[in-house]
Amino acid sequence: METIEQLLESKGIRVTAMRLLIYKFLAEKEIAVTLSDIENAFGKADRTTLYRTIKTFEENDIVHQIDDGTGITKYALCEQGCNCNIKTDLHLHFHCSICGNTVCLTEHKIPQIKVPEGFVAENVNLVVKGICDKCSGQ
Amino acid sequence: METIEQLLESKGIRVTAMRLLIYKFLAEKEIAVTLSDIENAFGKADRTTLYRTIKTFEENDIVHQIDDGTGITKYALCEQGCNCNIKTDLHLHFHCSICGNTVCLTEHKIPQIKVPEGFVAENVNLVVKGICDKCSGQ
DNA sequence: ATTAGGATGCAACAGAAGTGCATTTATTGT
DNA sequence: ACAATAAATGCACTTCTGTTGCATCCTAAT
Ligand SMILES: [Mn+2]
Ligand SMILES: [Mn+2]
Ligand SMILES: [Zn+2]
Ligand SMILES: [Zn+2]
Repeated sequence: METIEQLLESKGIRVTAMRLLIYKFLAEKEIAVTLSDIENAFGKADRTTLYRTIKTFEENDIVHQIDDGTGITKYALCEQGCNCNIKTDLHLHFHCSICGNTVCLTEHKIPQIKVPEGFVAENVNLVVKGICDKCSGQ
Repeated sequence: METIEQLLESKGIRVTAMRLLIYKFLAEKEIAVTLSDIENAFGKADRTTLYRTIKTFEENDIVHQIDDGTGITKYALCEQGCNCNIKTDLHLHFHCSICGNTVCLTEHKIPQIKVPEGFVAENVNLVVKGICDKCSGQ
């Protein structure tokens, strides 16, 4: 089992207290979080630091950004061994209209999408909206 | 052929000069537009009016909102007879990373997406990013 | 220990989205 | 035609997210 320190070092990122805390916060959450969520969890830390930490994580494929249609960017930890590769790592996301939570459905890869002649597909964002398992009473 | 006036009236919306102009503007564009785009096209009109006009159109299935991942909401006219129905009217959108344009691919309906047990799918947002036909040199 | 580069904190800004209220315009009833 | 009513528009202002510049602090390498 790789420690967080080892993960950060393997990506060439310095290990800092703030980064460890934010990583752990993300790891505990089962849902995608906004910058505000992190901000609320770390009241004494500066917004900018949290923002740049997330950006650093994102650039190094530690977290991926999720655009669930709420207009607010969310983030979630990548899976072990994820390289954010389009072919292998792209999965769908589910946004619940009741609780507002957005979750990664990492087991559900995005199907092949056909685009018209002349168009070149490089990336796909697929978000399903509806009612999540917790809110559907099941 | 239904006139714009007839369309608006059939939806129970009052026909105003502003609404006709905005509708025509949307009809001329082949791409999804932002509120700023409309604002720039109608310099003398107030932002709020444009905003509320688009919202009115949206509530009455005259335009649909598009979240292409740029963080800025875009809008496009619905097809003739569109009721924004999930089964029949949901289509995919393409966002070009070169020209920044987003287009409706109304012929490309969204495939059936499987979600885990307990989840209820009500809506799907599918955006393909890449290079559009005009920018791919084809 | 010194030094250089990265990390953090503070301030400020831009843009999008949204709301409240006053005013204008259109519709309806008399 | 006129008054009453309701909707549409315009103006001001606010909130929230995302972003950048710069100063300071910390850490790691030499
Ligand atoms: Mn995910
Ligand atoms: Mn569309
Ligand atoms: Zn839910
Ligand atoms: Zn293009």
